Parts: sequence; C-alpha cells; structure tokens
Amino acid sequence: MLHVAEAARVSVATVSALINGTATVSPELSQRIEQAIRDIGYKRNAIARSLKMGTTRTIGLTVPHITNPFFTDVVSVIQQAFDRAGYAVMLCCTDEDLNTQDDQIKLLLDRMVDGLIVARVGDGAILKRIVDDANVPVVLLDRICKGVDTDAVVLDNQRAVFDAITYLINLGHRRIGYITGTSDISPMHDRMAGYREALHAAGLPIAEELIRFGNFHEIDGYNATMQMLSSHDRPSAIFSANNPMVIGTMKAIRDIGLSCPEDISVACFDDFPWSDVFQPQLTTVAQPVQAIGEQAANLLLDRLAGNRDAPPRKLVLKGRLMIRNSCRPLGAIAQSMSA
Amino acid sequence: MLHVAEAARVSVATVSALINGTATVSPELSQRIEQAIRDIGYKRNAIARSLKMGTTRTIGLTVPHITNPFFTDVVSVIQQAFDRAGYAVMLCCTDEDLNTQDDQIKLLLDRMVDGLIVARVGDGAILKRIVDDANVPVVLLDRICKGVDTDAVVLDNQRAVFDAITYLINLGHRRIGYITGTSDISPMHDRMAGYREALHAAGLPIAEELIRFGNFHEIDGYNATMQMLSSHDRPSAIFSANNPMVIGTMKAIRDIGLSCPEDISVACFDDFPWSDVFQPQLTTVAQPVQAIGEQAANLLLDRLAGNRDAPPRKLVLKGRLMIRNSCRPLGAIAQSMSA
DNA sequence: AACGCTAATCTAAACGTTTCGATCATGTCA
DNA sequence: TGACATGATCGAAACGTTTAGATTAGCGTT
Repeated sequence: MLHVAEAARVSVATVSALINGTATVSPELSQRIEQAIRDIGYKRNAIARSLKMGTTRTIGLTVPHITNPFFTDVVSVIQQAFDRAGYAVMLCCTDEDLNTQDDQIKLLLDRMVDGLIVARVGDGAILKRIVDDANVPVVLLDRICKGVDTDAVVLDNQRAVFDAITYLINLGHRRIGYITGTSDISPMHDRMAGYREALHAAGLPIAEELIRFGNFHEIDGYNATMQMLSSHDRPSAIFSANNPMVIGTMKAIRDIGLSCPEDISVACFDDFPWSDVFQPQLTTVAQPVQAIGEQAANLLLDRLAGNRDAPPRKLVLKGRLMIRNSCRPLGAIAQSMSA
Repeated sequence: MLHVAEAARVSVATVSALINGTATVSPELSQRIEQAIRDIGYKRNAIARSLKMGTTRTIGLTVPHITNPFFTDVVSVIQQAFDRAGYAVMLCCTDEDLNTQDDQIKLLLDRMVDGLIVARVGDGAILKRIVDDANVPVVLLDRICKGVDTDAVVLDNQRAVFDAITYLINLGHRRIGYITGTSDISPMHDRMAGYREALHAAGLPIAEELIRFGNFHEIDGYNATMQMLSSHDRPSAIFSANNPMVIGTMKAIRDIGLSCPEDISVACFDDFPWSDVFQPQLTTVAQPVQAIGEQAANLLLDRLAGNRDAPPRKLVLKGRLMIRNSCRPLGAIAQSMSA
C-alpha cells in the first residue's frame, strides 16, 4: 500500500479511504490510485488488516470425522454459507479425540477466528473454559454439552430412534440389538434413551447383552455385531446408532454366513446417497443435513453480525425414517402379511 | 504481551525471547515471566506474529466437491499430516466452478497462506497467473494443468482405466458404455484415453454413441445411463469414470427395470467403504487415497521447509482394480465358465 | 586499575493496515 | 473583507508481535 501511495503521489490514508470507501476521494486521485494499484498489482494484506481490525473474517469448524458422510454433507453446506458471506472456513478433524479437539480449538483461537462451529467430543468442561475466555461466539453442532450454554443445532435424536425402534417392534421384532458409540456425547445418549423408551412403551424387556458400545468406526460395528450374532439367542434385528459402524455390521452379517433382511433385519442412523440403490436398501433415519448446516451457519453469522447479547438459541430438528427393504416382518405379522 | 512484560517487570523482548527460546533468559526472570503468563492467561496472538514473520503456518486446500468420498478421504489424510506439522488447513470447495475457484484462491492468498494444495478445475491459465505472482508453493492434486509447472501428485489414470476396460473385454463385453465428466480436466482426459486405448488394443471399434459426458453429479450419471439404455443397441457393460455418477447409473438401471449384473455389468472409478458389502458389490478402480494425501502433504511440507528451488516433482501413483461381482462374463466366455 | 569478553536484558524499529484528528484549500455569507 | 463551514487530503499513532543492535553487569586478564 505504501508503494501504491508513492506511485500515486498520495498518502496511504487516501489509498485506504479509496479501497474501503470510508471517505470521499476526488476523481482525480481516485484514478491515479487505481492506476497505481493495477500497475503494481497491489493486493491488500488481510493479515495486517486483521491485526488492526481485530477480526479475521474466518471461522473455525471442527468435526470428529470428515469421512463420515453426515459430517461431510454438513461441512459442505456450512462451507457454502460462509463462502457466500465472505468468510473463510478453517476445518479441523478431531478424530473423536478430546486432546486433539482442545489443541485444535486453541490453534483456531490463536489465529483469531471470529467464530466457532463445533461438533464436540468428550466432556465439555475444557471446551467451556477455552471458549469462555476467548471471547468468540460458538455454535454447537449435532452435539450439545451440559454446562456450555451457547447456540446449538441438534436433532431430536431420542424421538428419531424411538420411531425407528417402534417400527421394528411393529414388524414383530422382539429382540433388537443396539450398537452405539460411547454415550458421553449427547446424540448417543439421547438415541439410547429413544431405544429404551421404545422398548418400554411396547412393554418389552431391555436385554443388556443386546446393547453394544463401539468407537464409531467400521471395525467397532463389526466386532459388536459378531458378538451379538455368535450368542445362542441372537437378535432378529439390529439398529446401528452410527453411520460408519453399520458397514461393519453388514460385513459381520455376511462373514457369519447370514443375510439381510432374510435372516436379520438392519436399520441405522444417517442416510446415504446409495442407500436406496444397492441391496439391501437400508432403512435409515435421515437427518436434514441441509437444514442443520444452514441453521448452524445462520446462528453464527447472526452473532458475527453483532447480535452478541441475545440469549443462547437451541434449534432441535426432526429426523425422518426412510423405510426401505432391510427390515422384514416377523412371526404373526409376517404370516398375516403373506396371507 | 505488554501486560505480561509489565507484570513481570521485564521488557517485551525478554518475554518474546523466553516464549520462543530465541535467547537465554535467567531462571529468575523466566520464573517471573511464566508466572505472569499464567496469571494473566496470556495467549500469543498468531495474527500479529504472522504479520511480522511473513508466515501464517496455514495452508489452503481446494477441492471440487467435499461430498465425493475420494476427496473426503484425501482431505482427511492431508488434514492429519498438516496437523502433525503444526499447520492449520483452510478448506474450500470450488463446486467444480472456475470462478468460485479463482475467488477462493484469491481469498486464501489474501490471508497469506504459506502454501496451496489444489485439486483444480477448468483451464489452468488463471490459476497459473494467480499463483505466479503470489509467491507461494503450490501442489496440484489429482488434476494437473498444462502450463502450470509445479509439484503434483496424480494417478496413472489412463493405465487404470485401460486395465478396467480390458477386464470387461476379457469377460466378453464388446459394447462398453463410458460415462465421464467434462474432459477439460486431466483425469477425465486420461481416463478416456485409457478407454480408447483398451478398445483399440482389443481391435474393437469405438462407438461414439456409447460415450456420454456429464457434470460429475449423480443426476448426470442417471441421465447418461438412461440415454444409453434406451437405445436399440444398448451396451452390455457401463464404466463410470467418476464416483458420484455411478450412483446415478445404478438408479437408472433400476428405474428402467434392469438389474446388475444380470442384465448389465457396471464398473467405476473410485472405491467406497461399502463397495464390498452391498449388492451388487461394485467392481471399482481404487485409488491409493492414503498415499495420494500423504505425498501431496509431503511435497508441500518440503517446500515449506525451505526447499524452494528444486525442480517441480510429479508423482504418478497406480490404481488398483478391485474385482467384485458387478460384472458378468458374456457369450462364449460365460459358456466356457459354466461348463 | 583498566580492559575486553560474555551473557542477560532492553530499546526501538519494523510488519501493513486503519483511523483519529489536523491541515489546507475553496467557496459562502455577513 | 474577514470569518467560517465544507470537503479533501494527510500525518502519525496504533494493532501485537519479532529482532537487530545497544546497553549493562559481571568477571577474568594483564
């Protein structure tokens, strides 16, 4: 900018005024300055600007796994929204690890991001502290934390799983396996509650051996399914509360020599583009990814626009059960349906 | 830092020296400074540091679509690599649009990223100019550009498709449909060359009506497949040169009342985690995503470590044909196999 | 006792912006 | 004609660091 000013024989203040339109500058000087900018190929240095202005027009976004299609879709939507608003997005994958998450959030705050969208991991205590003394707006995505009182957009997970399990029960299933991630994060907790609620509402007992915990990866789903299917009294249906784990479930079913839906019904959380093309076509709980991403972006953009003092807003969206052909009716119901 | 210096009754230079370990500071002052840092909760401002140092320890990464599992996987690997090296990653999705890409690269350069990994889009001319006068190292990912002479990591696309098509030919297929993205990007161009080369090597004619262009999306694959299957002399096999489009192909096959592989064989580029679980299990060309991501990251990290003047390095990796059950033998070959 | 050497510390200038307040023409009005 | 408002431009400080070079203190040599 100094060079531009010199070339145009004006002060840097005038150049700045012209570029930002913060003051009127005469047509004559405007022209000289614009010419100089072109000649020199001047680009404003956003870092210097950020330092002076205290704002970077950059936000931080952390997700546990970017290879999980649910997060991929949401990230994509969020990215587009901020792109439109002239913000850059720094993406971090925490790999479902608490320390990684803390490090990355610190890294983002060091870089003075203007805001944060966090699909958090683990206990919220450290997150809360970090966020409290950095003074940036935060939106919680998909997963809320006790004690962290900020904007959030989440699914009504309990209801969604309640519906899915009830569907299985109505098909005649009585022993329904349930594979979940560690329940220290809210969606897993709430989904489990939906499972229990559905069984309870139907007057069915809860068999603890049918509830298996994994760590969100395919291999965890595989192992959990293997265990369940190897037992003497195996379930007639399995619900996987997490998207990548269902792949493991399907592999285990195949490897053990069973087939879905003939021998065992499967449903899971999160929809895929390919769910209704390949066999079996999975019955899933679809999340409104577009809405989730947009709402999260809007909440943050609203704070960034200056609306700092409004009370925390929590948006709860509804899932949708996509019924396909991976679940079979059982017993009397199957009889009556085939009759 | 000023506050810390005051609280510890030292100069800011000493604080800086201690934090960065750039000079020895006495145990006594060290202790006072550390205490002050804790008391005040001081965090170094990375923006101010970047301004002074001329480096942001941030890199830019642009991909056409983050919802494409291939890019998702590569992004994930790259992200991890830079995370380990203490770099942040700014991710941009260009949505396969040239203007968007140019805008985003400008945005990244404005923010003084130290380097760029680009899975480019469209003509490389503007990219080249932008990159030339910003003086940052660039690594081209997946797609190279004529005229842009930088580090790159790509697949041997021609060979990979040659192998896949030759496999189909060996199964007895003679009319093989080919669905591709617009061929102005190198992988699409090279893959097409592989297709033509394979047919040519087998002495088969190239039927131009069996080659269809789409825009990388599911719907494009759907339409292209619909057209091919509606013709009087439809192909016995279809190869989709792009990952999301194959979903469209499968949907079209279903909607037209055919089934794969009984009525038509299908193979495609890029592997999925679910490819070998659901039916039909797709025969695919798997890219070594881990290696691609790591190599790209390494190339850039090497430049960032100061190795600026080495000549451009181009890494060409090999794809692997994953043979599953979505392709059926045909004619005499089928006879002899069943015999 | 004067000197030089080393180690520890500090002063102050930079990095490239933004912006407040000052300056300076110019024209208007009493 | 002088006072004054207006509009355009500029000077310089500030944002929070890093760092070159200056300063100081301590200590062993000669």
